[in-house]
Amino acid sequence: MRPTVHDIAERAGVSLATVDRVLNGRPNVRGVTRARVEAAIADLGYVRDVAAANLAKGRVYSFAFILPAGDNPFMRTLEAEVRGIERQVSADRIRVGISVVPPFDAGRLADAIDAAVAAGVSGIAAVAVEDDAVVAAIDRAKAAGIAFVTLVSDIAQSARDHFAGVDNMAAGRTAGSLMARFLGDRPGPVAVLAGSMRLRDHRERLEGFAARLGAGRVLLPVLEGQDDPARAQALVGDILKRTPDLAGLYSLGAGNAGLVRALAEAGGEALVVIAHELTPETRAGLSSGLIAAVLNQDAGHEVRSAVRVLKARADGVPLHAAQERIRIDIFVNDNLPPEAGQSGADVSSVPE
Amino acid sequence: MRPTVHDIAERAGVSLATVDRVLNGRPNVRGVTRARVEAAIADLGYVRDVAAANLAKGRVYSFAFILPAGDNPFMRTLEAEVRGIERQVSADRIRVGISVVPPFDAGRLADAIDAAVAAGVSGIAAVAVEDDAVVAAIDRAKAAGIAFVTLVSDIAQSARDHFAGVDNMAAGRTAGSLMARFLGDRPGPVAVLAGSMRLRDHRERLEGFAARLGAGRVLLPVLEGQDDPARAQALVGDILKRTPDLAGLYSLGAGNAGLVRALAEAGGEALVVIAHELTPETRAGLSSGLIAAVLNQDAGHEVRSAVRVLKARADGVPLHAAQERIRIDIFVNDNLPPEAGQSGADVSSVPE
DNA sequence: CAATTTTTGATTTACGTACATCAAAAACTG
DNA sequence: CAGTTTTTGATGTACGTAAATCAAAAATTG
Repeated sequence: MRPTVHDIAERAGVSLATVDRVLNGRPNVRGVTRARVEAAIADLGYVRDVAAANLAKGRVYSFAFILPAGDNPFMRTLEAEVRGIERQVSADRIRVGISVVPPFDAGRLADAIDAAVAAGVSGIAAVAVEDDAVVAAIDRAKAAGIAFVTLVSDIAQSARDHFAGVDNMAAGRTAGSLMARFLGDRPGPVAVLAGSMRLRDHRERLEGFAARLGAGRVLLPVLEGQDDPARAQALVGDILKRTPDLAGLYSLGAGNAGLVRALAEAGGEALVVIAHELTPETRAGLSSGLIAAVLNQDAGHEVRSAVRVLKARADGVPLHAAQERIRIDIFVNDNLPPEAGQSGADVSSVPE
Repeated sequence: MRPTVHDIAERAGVSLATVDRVLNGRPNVRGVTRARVEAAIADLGYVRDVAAANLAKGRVYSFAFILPAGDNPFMRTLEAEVRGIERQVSADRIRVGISVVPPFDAGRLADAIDAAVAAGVSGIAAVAVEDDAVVAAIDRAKAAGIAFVTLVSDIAQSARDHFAGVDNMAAGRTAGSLMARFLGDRPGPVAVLAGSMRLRDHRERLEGFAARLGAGRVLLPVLEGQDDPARAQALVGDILKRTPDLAGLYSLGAGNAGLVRALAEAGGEALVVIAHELTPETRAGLSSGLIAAVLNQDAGHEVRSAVRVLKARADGVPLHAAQERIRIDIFVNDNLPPEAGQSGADVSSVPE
């Protein structure tokens, strides 16, 4: 069926050894011969059998995922997805390691990247923090021939191969136009709860949101909750008290456990709330009607996409860009995916 | 690293040949011996190296996709995705064939299934038509040990292994609650444009929609456009003329090219329109503001999921149910994925 | 217990590729 | 043209599994 190295050798009129030299870029092949072999490869449409090659090489892909510590539920979901994917891809000779570093600590992140490089991994995926030290570490990794994917949060000016995450400006715009549609003609100002305006993701979401909210709508000064549930609860409780005619609230960061508690206490019915990331807390908010919509980036997709891209880079194989695009999911109470069971419980085994 | 058949043989104190007999269910192994080998397998946590096994077997998976003909854009997208996935999985020794049968023709569909079985494929994915002949054909395929996945449209009472598609009742509910939120207090009745009430998918979507629309809202009698753009255009144009106070319109089937034309002609601003499936037509409707939201099932996900499930079944390997769930996507003008280029143009090649 | 059947072991080949070794041939030196 | 270097061929082993063969050992039968 598919052509093999033997077919190439025959077609090019050379030995197997020479084909091997050409295929694997080994020295001591004349230009003419190399051209003949390459022509045969092109003619026959040969593609290397990666499975057989890996078997022969005894190759084991080793990928490092570097994630921030802390109680941000989304990050913990991400970590769970990374752990979950490990068994799934072990069949493909892929090993996935995780290192957890303090959040927003560029120095420690850069160190973790360097450590992974030193450990000899063939690919790294990391939740990036915008910082020169991190950019330098990424560039060092790339210079060492290691594939690099930024996860969730990007640094476009670095040498990373790929970004596995969403367009946060578009996410903000989506939230803004949904908010505008949900509010309709209803009067009243809109509040925004963010983690910190020093985070690029949060700034971008806010910018997109404001652009789509509509000129006639008053946008209150941004509340910064540091992604901390307790602070978020205090801030939201306070603004609800002080702004009786508040029409909408956009929570573009984390700490939504506090948001939901504050909403439940206030018992405001008419308030339109839009939040980010589908977590147990926001899911509960959707179910109880306290939250109108949740924008989400699928952590599982991001992790799987990162692994696919890292593997493709390591194999030197092209990848389907379209499949690797991470979508901005909109969830309302009626299109919620079923709650994920405990890891391992969601495997259906085969009867026969 | 990972244990091999040699390790099992050593651990169980038997020869390689006996391990092979146990692993592949060959005869002539005493119960005691078989138990010893199985204990060793369990102890060591051995899992067969599928890549190596397939290499040795020279196995080629052959899957058949059976799709309806016609100009339904979603089905054509589905076909394009199937063709697109072919190269992608050829590296995994998977070959994917497509047969196109007349739409809604149960007899021809059943014949196509039987033909695929006769051709010796190891798995079949088909857009099912609810019919006893089809159920019987699926059951024959399963009896022949062939994996079967229903695609987009399910027949739950058949012996199929899996359904790769969305929960249409939930999709209808989602459309209903979005419609209710978008309309707010605005008065006026809501119309529904369906393909045919004989289709289960369409009935389910309507049922879910009506359930979430709210008691105070008048739902006009369903318009049946037979998924035909010309008919849809006529029906929508007519109802817009006859119902000046129409507040909302839910298009739950195909033929949306006609819907968009009728909307553009009428130029109604306030009308809230929700449609299904992201096609060039509905995308244009979103961009121009004629359509407020589009519910979508990702054809690419469905095809890839079907292939994964078929392969897992053929390998006798468990699969991650959570990953195979097809989501109900909500698209508004701001979270539209970039338009897919021509097939083949969306591959980014690797520099090195 | 001899004859027969079943079970087990030992060994080999194959899949498609990677990689190493050694000899032979060809191409360059001076 | 002898000597040197480069290029090429021939061959073997390995990866982890499948599958086949034949002999040896064990169990079962009458």
